[in-house]
Amino acid sequence: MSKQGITSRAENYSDWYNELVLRAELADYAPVRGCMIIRPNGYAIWENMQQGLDGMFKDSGHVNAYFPLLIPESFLNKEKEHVEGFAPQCAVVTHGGGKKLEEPLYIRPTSETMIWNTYAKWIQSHRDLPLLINQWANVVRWELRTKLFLRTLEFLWQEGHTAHATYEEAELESLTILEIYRRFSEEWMAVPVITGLKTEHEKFAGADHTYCIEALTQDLRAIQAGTSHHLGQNFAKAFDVTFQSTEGKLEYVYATSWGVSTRLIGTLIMAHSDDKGLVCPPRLASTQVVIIPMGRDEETREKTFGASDRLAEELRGMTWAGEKIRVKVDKREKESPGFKYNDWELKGACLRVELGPRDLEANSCIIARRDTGEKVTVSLDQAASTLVKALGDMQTALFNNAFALREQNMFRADTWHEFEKIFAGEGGAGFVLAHWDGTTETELAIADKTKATIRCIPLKPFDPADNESGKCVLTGKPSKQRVVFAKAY
RNA sequence: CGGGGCGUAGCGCAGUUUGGUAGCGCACCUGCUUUGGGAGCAGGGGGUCGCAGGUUCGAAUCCUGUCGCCCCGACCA
Repeated sequence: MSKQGITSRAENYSDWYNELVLRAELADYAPVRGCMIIRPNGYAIWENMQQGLDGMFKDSGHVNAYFPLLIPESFLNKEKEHVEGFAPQCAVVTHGGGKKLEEPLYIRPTSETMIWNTYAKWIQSHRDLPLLINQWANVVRWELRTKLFLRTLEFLWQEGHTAHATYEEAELESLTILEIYRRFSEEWMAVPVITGLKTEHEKFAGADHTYCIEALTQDLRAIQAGTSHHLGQNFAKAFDVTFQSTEGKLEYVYATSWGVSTRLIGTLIMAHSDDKGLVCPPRLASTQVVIIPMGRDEETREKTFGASDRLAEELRGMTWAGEKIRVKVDKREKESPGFKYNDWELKGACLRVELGPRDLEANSCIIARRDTGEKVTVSLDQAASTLVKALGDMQTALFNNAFALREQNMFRADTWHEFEKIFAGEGGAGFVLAHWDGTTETELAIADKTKATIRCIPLKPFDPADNESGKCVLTGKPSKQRVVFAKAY
């Protein structure tokens, strides 16, 4: 389970990452010129993520829509901080129909500008508010260096864009979404996250403030898994989005935007996977149960195949976590059982059922769990119910293990000596809670000395004492509360 | 844009120092035997050695140029 198996071969964190990615590639993903080919099994995981998130968005009143990929340069130029943040990393279309365009078109790095230009026309009255829209789309950001899953030139994501009558309502919205992201990470991905506020330096370009969820990978680095921004009236003013209030006054709307991307797949892999390949929490796995029938001759195969199909049908008629169970019977005849075991372990099937003539004679089968490798023999009558229970057990176990790893790697540092010592090594070192004087200058100085950055100012203290004031770990100046430091991906 | 490395079969690589018939593993095709943790044996197909010049009787190998990719920084998170 832990990174130990993998690091037994890997000399440093980069090797560890590459080992994991190599296995992911073999199974489902391939890097191509800074972008990513997602094969069907890998895409199924993304679809399951979409389904989970979409359900939560809709439960809280959001709807889906779609806006164009190409953004006129003039749109982008309307918000100063935003254009400064994003323009340098945009791909730009300069020609169309064989001619040079009068105005270049930017491939969206995010859709704020396109959407707010549209919202300006849609919003007239307080009755048009709140406007709660989400978009599933691809975006392009021309990063100088890419890393599969974590920073690809093109990635898939969802971006929500909402408009509200008041600051407080927008604030509530951004926190509602943050809570959805937290729940999704913990309940679906089995990845515990810290919720918090980004520092001024780390916040989104053009936002009033940014909330985030931060996860920990098995090599003890932090990974920003999702962000929710309160945009204040910045975009409303830039795009002239006003509404007439109940008092008849013309006012600017308050806005939020929020998103998670295919980076979640990377987070998932780095949180759970092992030497054998993908370990996927059951709620997101494309194959929850794989049945492997065995038999050396036609007659035996007929029997084991038949029993496998019956078990599969029984499972397909059952539900777990509110969904039909995703089950496959691997009937490939040229592959040996051993090959199939390894193949499905690589692909992240949660549970494996071995069904051969010996089992059939005893009216039983063997169930193996992907995360622990544990095998149990159960009677065929009880197989389905045992499997369903095992899905729940595995989902819980993955979360508990990830949670335990984070607890073991959550430290408090009160002196610069302690702080520096924790981050002295090459790789990740977990989360460190320390006091900070609140200035960007100190934040950058710490990053420069240790490579550790402020991941967030946590919304909830891990310990009541964390909210007590103290002295900045570097400068000794006063600090209101501890913030979370880590080396990040 | 700096610093390092690599381009040889679908994939992963050896061969380059010291020039002399293009190799290995995996994958693929055929046949037989196999199937409870990545099957075995036998036979077979597949390469303008990134590209362009040059040196030489002869270049994957030496020289010059060029293109591309990867890793480490800077950007971004």
